[in-house]
Amino acid sequence: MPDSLTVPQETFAQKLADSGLRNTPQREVVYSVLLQKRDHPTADEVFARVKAELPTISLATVYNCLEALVQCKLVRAVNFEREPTRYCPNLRPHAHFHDDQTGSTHDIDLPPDLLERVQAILPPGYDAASVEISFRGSAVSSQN
Amino acid sequence: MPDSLTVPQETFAQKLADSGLRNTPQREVVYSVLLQKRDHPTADEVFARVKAELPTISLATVYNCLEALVQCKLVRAVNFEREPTRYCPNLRPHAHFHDDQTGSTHDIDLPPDLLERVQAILPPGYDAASVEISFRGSAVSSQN
DNA sequence: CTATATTTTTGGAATAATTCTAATTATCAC
DNA sequence: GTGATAATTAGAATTATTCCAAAAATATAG
Repeated sequence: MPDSLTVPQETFAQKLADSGLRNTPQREVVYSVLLQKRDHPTADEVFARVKAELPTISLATVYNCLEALVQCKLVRAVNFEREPTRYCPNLRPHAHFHDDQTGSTHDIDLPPDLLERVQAILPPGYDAASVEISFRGSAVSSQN
Repeated sequence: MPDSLTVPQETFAQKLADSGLRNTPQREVVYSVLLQKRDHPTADEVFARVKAELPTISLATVYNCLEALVQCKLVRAVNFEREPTRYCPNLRPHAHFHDDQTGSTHDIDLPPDLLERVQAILPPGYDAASVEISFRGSAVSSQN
């Protein structure tokens, strides 16, 4: 049972069920790990963190859990060039910034109208299930 | 020597030189293959097509050439979830639409102002070297 | 021109992320 | 509870990409 769910506990199982998926201890722990440290971990990093709580979990299960969470839209999968897939539990509309220097990834909130504007460039007949806006560069910011 | 260069022949070698890279027959043929059929081929597909003209070229060289072309900004590398990198010689500002049904990728031209608007969401201190806007979904369009 | 340095190409081996497989275990519906 | 379905597991397999060391090509300096 994840501690500080963005989504109420009830809804966690529900969201899975809506996609025909079951709730399992492994899926809960994987999700809670994503919520605890929102640094866009890779599957391997998630694996390492989850093992602290479930020492016998396998990497294949971590991949399965992540895929399940992506499928039921509790988590987004993020890809950058030639890098392993990273996972993000932020449900608000946002873009991603990948810092080439540090390898870290930051969420950039999208103004409410911008996503619509971007969607609007699609010609008729194009039906987008998902949109991803991603930047690569370096963040000189004081933020980390 | 590519036939219908978007960029004048002179500039092809020049663009490479600007990045400290040499012009080679292999790089020319790889580039011409990208121009001839703009279907966002993978490195493997490029390899297959280039072999028609240069039967002894190696896959490693194709990767090298593609990387060189990306580096000197004649070509863009495009990534979709869990798929091999695809290559695109379209130099105009555009987004990518990946059709999940067919696996095909389409360029979507960006209105002149939109790229700026998207760039503008970055907080101070964030310096983006590149932006990528990508859609996944299905294209019911009459177009292919 | 020729010698030397640098870059590129090549084929094969190595790596890294992800998926597959088959057996076991857990969970759901009745 | 029983049978059907789904999830987990460990390890093998696959796939894209990178690395490596040697040979070839090209540029540069004299």
